[in-house]
Amino acid sequence: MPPRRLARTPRADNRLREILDHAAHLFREKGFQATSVRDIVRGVDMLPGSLYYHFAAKEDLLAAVYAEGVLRISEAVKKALEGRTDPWVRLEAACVSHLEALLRDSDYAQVVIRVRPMDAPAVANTLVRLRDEYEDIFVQLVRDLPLARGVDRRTLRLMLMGALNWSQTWFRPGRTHPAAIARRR
Amino acid sequence: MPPRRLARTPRADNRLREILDHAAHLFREKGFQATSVRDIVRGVDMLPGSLYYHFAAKEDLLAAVYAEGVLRISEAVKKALEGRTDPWVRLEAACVSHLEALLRDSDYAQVVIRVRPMDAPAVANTLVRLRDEYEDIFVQLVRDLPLARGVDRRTLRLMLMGALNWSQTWFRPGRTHPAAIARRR
DNA sequence: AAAGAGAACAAACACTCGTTTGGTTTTGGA
DNA sequence: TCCAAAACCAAACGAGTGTTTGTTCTCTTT
Repeated sequence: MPPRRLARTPRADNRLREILDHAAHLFREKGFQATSVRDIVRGVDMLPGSLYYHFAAKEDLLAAVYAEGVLRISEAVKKALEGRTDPWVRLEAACVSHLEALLRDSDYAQVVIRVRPMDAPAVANTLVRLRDEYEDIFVQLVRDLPLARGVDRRTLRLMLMGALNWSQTWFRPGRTHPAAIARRR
Repeated sequence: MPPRRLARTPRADNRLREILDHAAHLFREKGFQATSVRDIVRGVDMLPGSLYYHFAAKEDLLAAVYAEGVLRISEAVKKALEGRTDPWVRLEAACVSHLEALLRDSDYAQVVIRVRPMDAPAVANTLVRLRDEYEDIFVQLVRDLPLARGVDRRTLRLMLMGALNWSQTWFRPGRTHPAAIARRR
């Protein structure tokens, strides 16, 4: 979110996109707090102060990256769901898609999982809302599951997402992953 | 690890224990990077420089907390295993114990799960070694499981620990938890 | 009681952090 | 062509960072 609304269309040579891309890369690699403003602008050949033309604060830059991450991973999962009707097949497709976004495709998506909202107190509420928005997809998937009585669907969902998201801590490229989730439950 | 070996027994009024306790509390609450040396010493009414009598660097303090965390959670889990022989019962007991340490008992144990080794590059190898030492308990528990052919035990273990460890991100006191894991698998 | 080592103080060091301010260049629209 | 707005530069700000150094106090041991 830029400090102010523009009075006319943005210029074609602005480097906002580059900033977002590079920030996303660093945030997912080192985390939010460990990434300095100077780290970010160094990658796009810019001066530290210039970042504040695009964002009022470093935390607002994170919010922008976070929002785009939610957008990307949501679309990927929703696309994987198209045409499928069986509840279990749908859940599995979502998990595979989630994992692929998390481990391969997008720096943006990885930021959503890696960065804790409380790392940026000023925008923490925004980040939580964004994440909830994404997780609602899984809330619905689990709701549609035909389960035995007494199974807590909330806990099931949290455990499942934990199993998936934790992979970020140990995954290194060079192994198969979509297949690994297929045999679960 | 103190900067040097002592020539005789430590004094009874030294505040090393307080430093460790308070550091553990802050590390688990805000993370390693977000906790400053001044934050730590403020809680024990000490001056910043005094910390360097006990530790050569901030990262070494983390290593000490981390080591004690591994010790505590290892002992808790091993104690829960005593007397049990059935592989599935043993695994479940370990999970419950792990969760309790993670969600209730110990700031130290929570640091082990929360702090990423790469947050402290100088001692990253030490931290990884310590964590592996603990996770080896689960490696053995999963090895002893009677599983169908084709099940990747490594992946199973990682997913299971992910499901457990991720709870740290969403858990807030006031719910039942040991019961929640019991019906898994 | 005296000596010596443990433990902390007091005060600074060089550096990095996120951010602000005022000015300059470049571009798109009339 | 001209000018206002977009986009960035240049240079600093104050606060906070981990750490070092020399000194002082106090407990333990003999």
